[in-house]
Amino acid sequence: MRTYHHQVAGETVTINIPETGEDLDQFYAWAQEADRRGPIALDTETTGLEVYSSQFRLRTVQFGDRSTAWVIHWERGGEFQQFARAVLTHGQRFLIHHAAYDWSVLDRHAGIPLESLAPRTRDTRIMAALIDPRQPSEGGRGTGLKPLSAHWVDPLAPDTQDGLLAEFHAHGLTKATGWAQIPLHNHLFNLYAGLDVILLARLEPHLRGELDHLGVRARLVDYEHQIARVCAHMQRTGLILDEDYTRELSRRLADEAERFATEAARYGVANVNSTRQIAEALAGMGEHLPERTASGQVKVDKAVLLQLADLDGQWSPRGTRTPNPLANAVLRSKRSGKWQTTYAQTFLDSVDDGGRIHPLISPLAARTGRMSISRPALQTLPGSDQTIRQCLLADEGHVMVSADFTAVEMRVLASLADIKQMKSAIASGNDLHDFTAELVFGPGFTKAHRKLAKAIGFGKVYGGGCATISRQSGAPYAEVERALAAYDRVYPEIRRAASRWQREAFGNGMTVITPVGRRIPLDRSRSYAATNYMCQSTARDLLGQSLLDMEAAGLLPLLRLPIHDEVLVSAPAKEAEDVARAIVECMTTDLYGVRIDASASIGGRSWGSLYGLAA
DNA sequence: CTTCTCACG
DNA sequence: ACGTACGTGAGAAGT
Repeated sequence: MRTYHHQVAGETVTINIPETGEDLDQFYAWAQEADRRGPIALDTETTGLEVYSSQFRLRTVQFGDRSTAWVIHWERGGEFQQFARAVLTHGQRFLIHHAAYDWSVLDRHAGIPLESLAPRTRDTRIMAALIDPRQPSEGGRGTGLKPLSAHWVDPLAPDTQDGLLAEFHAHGLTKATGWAQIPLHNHLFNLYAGLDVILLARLEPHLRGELDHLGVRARLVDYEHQIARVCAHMQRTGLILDEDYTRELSRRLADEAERFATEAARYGVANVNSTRQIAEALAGMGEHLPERTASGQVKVDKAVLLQLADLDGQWSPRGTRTPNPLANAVLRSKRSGKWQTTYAQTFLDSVDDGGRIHPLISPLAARTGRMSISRPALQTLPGSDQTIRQCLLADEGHVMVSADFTAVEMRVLASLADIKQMKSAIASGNDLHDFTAELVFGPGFTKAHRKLAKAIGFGKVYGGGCATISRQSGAPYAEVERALAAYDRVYPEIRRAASRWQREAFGNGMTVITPVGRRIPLDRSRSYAATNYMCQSTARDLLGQSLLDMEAAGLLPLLRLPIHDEVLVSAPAKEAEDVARAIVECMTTDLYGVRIDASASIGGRSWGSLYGLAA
């Protein structure tokens, strides 16, 4: 046995690295004893983050409590794996920081199914996100083990990630190669692997105490663990990539990007991604570029370029001026280039041996609790055009089904702000924006009126003002001003609720507290965001609850992606109608007397086939 | 590392 | 009293 000692919060802790069968017997005896006392802290060290890559290896599995850690060298195989697996299988409860990652590692590489481990896990990252959901870039502490340990456990706790990076460099390795190549017997590697579980074991009681202190309900903590488990299932399942189509598409997009880049080069733009070069070349052609970015540079974004190229939002000729050929070439080269690198090529790079893509689904990514999907970012595939979504397929013999909530954020606003007229419109099944347009503009309202009513609705949900609503909707400022005043007369409850929510947030230490008890920090300078936080966060929780209901209805194996107000599902072709009905049923509910419902579309084999179908 | 741009709900 | 669009992930350029 190799043993290290270290100081944590003024106490000496022990890190054991078993090397023989007898050492492993000691480990097993410790685990049985520790298990009787409470959850065992658990962590893994691996070769990287690409759990589904064929290069990926599990290196160590660490177990610990507040004073002792055991670093089990999984990579050595044989007994090391047997003992680790025995504890993982027989242990009652585990503490993990960011469990979704270790669940997927242990599921895929250690034969410990997600189904077995997830229900026995308490995740300190979820607890931390419920205490403060902000990312470090937004002024939050961050939900990494390092900043949390430094704050709650020991300010002197080593930065194990940074420390290891330095160790990698000392061995001629990098951040990219170090995790895979650092020798298994490396002193610092083992010390830090062990320290992480000790810090984790010490962190959890502090987080539990803080959740208690803040009055965060146990029910919410449990709900988030369920959601995390369902998201981990979706991630494990993944989506099939149409590799032949995607390869061909990637080639085509690369050609197109190249062709238009060559065109742009004729006008002196060597790099179509350089806004500075484009601005200079356009100015040289006599174009007037009055718009500036926040930092004062010439703004040359898509909207500016479309105008110069005489194209509308759908890239069709407008016939209002002579198209600028450089603007046209830059637009097309940039779009093809972005689609090629960000989507098509990323799909090909991230596909596993079984032809599937496993995006990282993060259930508590946003401050409001909204989920995010990354690597690849499947929530942001272009929807204006089906070419990218066509890369992704339903399972063999299946079709894609998607179901969207109907105007969910407006309905949440109607419910939470108790807007009388809006609630009765929803109850009677009227189209909300038609109904509003009639109240605001009278029975003779036009399509433009409906569009403005809808834009004002969004403005209310986002906390926008007259200027932005005017800019977004294209309606003249004065008209928006009048309509906004009429809107406030029709739905006076919105302003009252908005100021109440801001007042309550001030009273709760600049924290918005949603109906489920979620705490959302509110920036003093943007207190109007309180309304958006209430609506966005509650809509997220409606989606989350519907996912749990879908699991209860036996639909978990069919779920593919959550996309804010939409769920993407792969359904056996013959049962698509039944599945669609069942999904919609799970998304149909009542929020304080307001009906929340959804509508489904049944497509073909590819996600892109859903494009353009009526909901 | 920050800024800009662009994809989504 | 007034006015404020919300939330993400990703690639590239430039400092």
